[in-house]
Amino acid sequence: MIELTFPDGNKKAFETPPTGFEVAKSISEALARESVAIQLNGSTLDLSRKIEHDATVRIITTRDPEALEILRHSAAHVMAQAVLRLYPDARLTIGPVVGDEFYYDIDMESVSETDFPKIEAEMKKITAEKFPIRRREVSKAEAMALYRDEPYKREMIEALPDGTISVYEQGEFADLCRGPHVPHTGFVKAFKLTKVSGAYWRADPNNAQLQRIYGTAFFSKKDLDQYLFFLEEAKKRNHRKLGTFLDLFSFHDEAPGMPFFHPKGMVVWNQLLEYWRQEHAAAGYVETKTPIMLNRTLWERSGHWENYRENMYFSKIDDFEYAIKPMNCPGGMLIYKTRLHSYRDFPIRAAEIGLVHRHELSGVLSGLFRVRAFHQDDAHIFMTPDQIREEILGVLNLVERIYSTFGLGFHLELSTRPEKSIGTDAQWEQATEGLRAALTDYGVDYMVNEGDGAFYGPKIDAHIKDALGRTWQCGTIQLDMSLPDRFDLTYIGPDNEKHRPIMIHRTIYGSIERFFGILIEHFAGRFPLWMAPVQATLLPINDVLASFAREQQKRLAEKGLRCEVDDRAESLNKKIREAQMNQIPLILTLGEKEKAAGTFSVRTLDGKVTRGIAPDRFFGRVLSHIKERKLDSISFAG
RNA sequence: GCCGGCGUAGCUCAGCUGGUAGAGCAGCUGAUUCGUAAUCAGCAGGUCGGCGGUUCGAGUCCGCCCGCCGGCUCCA
Repeated sequence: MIELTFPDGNKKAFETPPTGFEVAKSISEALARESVAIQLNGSTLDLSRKIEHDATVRIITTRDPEALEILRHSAAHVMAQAVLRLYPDARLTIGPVVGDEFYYDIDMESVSETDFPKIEAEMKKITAEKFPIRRREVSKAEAMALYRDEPYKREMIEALPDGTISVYEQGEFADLCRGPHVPHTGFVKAFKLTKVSGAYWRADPNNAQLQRIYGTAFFSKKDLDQYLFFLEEAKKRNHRKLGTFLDLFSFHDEAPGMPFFHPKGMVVWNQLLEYWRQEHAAAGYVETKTPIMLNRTLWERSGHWENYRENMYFSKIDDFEYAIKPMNCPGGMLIYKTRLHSYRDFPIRAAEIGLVHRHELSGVLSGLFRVRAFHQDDAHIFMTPDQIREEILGVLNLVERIYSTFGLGFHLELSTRPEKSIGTDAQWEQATEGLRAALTDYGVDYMVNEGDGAFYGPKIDAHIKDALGRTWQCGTIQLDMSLPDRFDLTYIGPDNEKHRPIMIHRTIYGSIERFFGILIEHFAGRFPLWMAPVQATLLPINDVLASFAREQQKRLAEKGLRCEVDDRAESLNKKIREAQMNQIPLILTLGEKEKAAGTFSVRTLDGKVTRGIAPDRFFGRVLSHIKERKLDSISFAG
């Protein structure tokens, strides 16, 4: 007798050990049809597994989020099977699920996207066959025999303890795999191969270069189409395309990875910084500025020469070697040391919008997201050890405050001591606990990346999610237990003795360039009124009204609005269309009525038109919307 | 850096198996003077990313270089 407990607390008894499928079927036929796997005391297993003991079970159906991962893993097997049919010499390695997609790394001749239809067609055949996917547990020796000609699989099997090895079979195909999988290949019906790239075996460039074929799969065609549609929409938001279309910035071969900002881009840039300065002044920060080129000796002292040289740019002048700064901190150290500090001065919050250059590998450059020259909204906070908790909390609150102004969500990650690190256990303990305590005070869940901290201290990173679903590290708070020592920073404590200050580096935007890029995609180019490069465009209905339009432009400009007059000899409809496409938040048409009554007729980007707005009302709404940095589309109704 | 793809007018793109470039939009000129998402006509615009090679002839084929894009971390 086997007794199973369901999530709702109900129990059910079975005479003989049932399979997951039989359990589902005992509840309803419909459930059985939708079932994908079974969760048994917390671990996910194939539906075909026999349940031998009393347990808590949960049937995983196509509607459960974890079902997609199982499906995609099975899809990876289907793809591998198809590839082996088409390329018998291919050797399989690993095929995991990552996010919304799966991939399989295969040692084979290089393939391109033009080969996808062929592979997809073969996959279709396999899914149409509805091969049962069968799990078989094998001994290590059996597995090695089975994979006689598969060097990668053998390497993997070597690393596995005997008695834990399983193989999944579908038709003529068998793959070493932990599982679980969907019951048969027919579940994999809505799939698509998405991209292909090179990847190294075990991520080691000394190993063979493999073909990594990516794909995605869903339980229904509808879900797949929706996902593909999302990808298309995300593509339209691509900041590189929008940046060109909206005339915000450009890139040139003469300076790869180093953006050129155009006048309209600079408006957005300056708004970002103006807001940033306002918040930082209010939070008790002072601002500094240090040179971008500093003598080699400084970098030797800071440790960058030793640890970061391969990412730095250099120059030799008058027989002296200089480095272009990849970080702002060493310069900040010099400012700190220009005078003696008292504990009474602490915390010192010294910010710097610093331009740094880092020689990133050519292959990783990506629009504004990954550049070689960028501005950090850096700050160095100097304090006593007992101020750590409160200062970190202060930064976290500032992070939230600033991100929320843009309507951006984020999550936090704590990174702890890596293997290669400096400092004592006690120092790391104190520093990491300080960060933990601040995170606890802040009161949100956070991820912990054990061993992922910098060699000089633990850190908290803030990650923003962009329009493509990628997350980007923007804000970072790093405790530095190295530089204060290297630069022999001191302060005079209440005991009249010299002490070593605690120092943190922190950013909120991270890289202004990257943050700008994220915002372009986040807003799909439609910036909130306060950031918009052009806030209003004035469209006179005919040439006679052109001079009136210019008078009105002056009036708006006096109120601080960024506005243009479009008095080209084009139709009104065309000008409106262009203004809409250029995401200009206030489209003002000027006709005889406006001239006579002195009112405004406004079209906003949602396409709504409000006529006859009195000037007081117009300016009142617009100016407060800007001042409050509102995110929503401005409205003149009501 | 490595693998794959791509690079034609300011932008988006066409140009079959080699026969010395084409469209739409944008721009300029002229006409039109218009009430909420493209008025009409004309004109002008290109070292086909760069260098070299094959060929009678290269945007097209080959090699090298540059740049851009997608990947190169999450272990059957």
